[in-house]
Amino acid sequence: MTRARPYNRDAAIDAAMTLFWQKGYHATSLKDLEGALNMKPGSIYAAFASKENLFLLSLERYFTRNRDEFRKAMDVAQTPLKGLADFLRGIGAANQTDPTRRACMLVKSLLNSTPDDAAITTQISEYLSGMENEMAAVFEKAKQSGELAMDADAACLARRFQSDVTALKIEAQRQVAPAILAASANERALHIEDLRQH
Amino acid sequence: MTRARPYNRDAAIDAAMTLFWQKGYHATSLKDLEGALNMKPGSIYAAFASKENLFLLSLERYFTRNRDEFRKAMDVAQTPLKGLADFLRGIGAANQTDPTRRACMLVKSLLNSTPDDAAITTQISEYLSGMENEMAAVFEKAKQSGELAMDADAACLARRFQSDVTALKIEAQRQVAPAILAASANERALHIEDLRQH
DNA sequence: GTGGTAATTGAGTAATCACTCAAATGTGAG
DNA sequence: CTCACATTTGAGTGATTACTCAATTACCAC
Repeated sequence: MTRARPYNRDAAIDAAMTLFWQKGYHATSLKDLEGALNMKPGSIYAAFASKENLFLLSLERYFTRNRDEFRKAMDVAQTPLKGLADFLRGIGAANQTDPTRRACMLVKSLLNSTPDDAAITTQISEYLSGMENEMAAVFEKAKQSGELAMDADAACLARRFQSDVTALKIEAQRQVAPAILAASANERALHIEDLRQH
Repeated sequence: MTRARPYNRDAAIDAAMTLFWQKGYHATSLKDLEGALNMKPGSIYAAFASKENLFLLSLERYFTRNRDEFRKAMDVAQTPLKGLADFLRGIGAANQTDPTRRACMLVKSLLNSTPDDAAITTQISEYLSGMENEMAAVFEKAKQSGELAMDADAACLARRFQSDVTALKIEAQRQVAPAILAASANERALHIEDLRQH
């Protein structure tokens, strides 16, 4: 290597992720990216090969970031079910100016992708399944610890939990009143806590 | 009038709606529309003024169609809650080849719209509120008929019901196995039926 | 220094975008 | 038939799209 990269690859992917998350894949132009990454087209293509590839890298960044945050939330929780319930409440408590108060990037991208973007659709599907597995593992842990009935269907509960997260984040994007969003989150959280074995 | 329109306005809007629903606003090009409507660009602009306006007309068509179908389903139901529950089951029973087995066009469009498309976002928000009101009215009717407890919060239940519909249709778009989709729909339907006063 | 080379540059590519308008066309009234 | 005019036509508008590449730049080993 004879010349150091003047840009920070991690920061560039973060900036791309933010932009793609806000505007969507098709509505984000190379010019938008040039501005956000502070890179000229040639550099972008040298570093990321194509707009689609940069988008896939952004999706990966979004996925791992969210998965890790979810894991961290579960780690600090008193019990699995309490962790899940509070995770929902956390989404409902997001400040109105919070940039993450937006629909899930994976869902957004899934709904936006056309049959042409098969590679993207496939990848999103894998990430969504990945999150579903994370969630199912927590329900499974709740079963092992006796918090949740042994005959509960962890996979089914995980799907429902994921759809709660999705729906909440869509409500958040709709800019519903904070009190209503928090109430909606709390109602869903109570349903999780109701699963507790007495 | 001296020359009859050779095209059918209603059919053209239907075709546009289908295309916009599939591909999204930004990813649908005038060329796509020319093909689907079998109209040349000049005719499209003479008839619909702009791509954005044609999209708004498509949204309106989608909204009224879905609202009317919802009303019809409620009309033929034995009771309000049973009608709502079966409405969810109906979504879960959609055949894999069913062209309506897709995420809600309103939600898709909401998640796809950028700050530039303020007019579109505003209109979608109104339509979503309109559907919410429709649903709230059914819960209200259930209260009046004694099927639902009088202290139930119809608006809150309506929001939850709408998020069930949204989540189900997203699952449908993800092409999950028919049995799983049906089970997911049924689980949500059972929650509605559990609201019944005994 | 100085050469070697990885990396950036940014004007430029062909293709496509939403959209326009002068000309052609079809229709009903007189 | 002929005129008046609503409507369609489709090549063409300038802007923007994703992307390229010859030239330039900056760095490190020597």
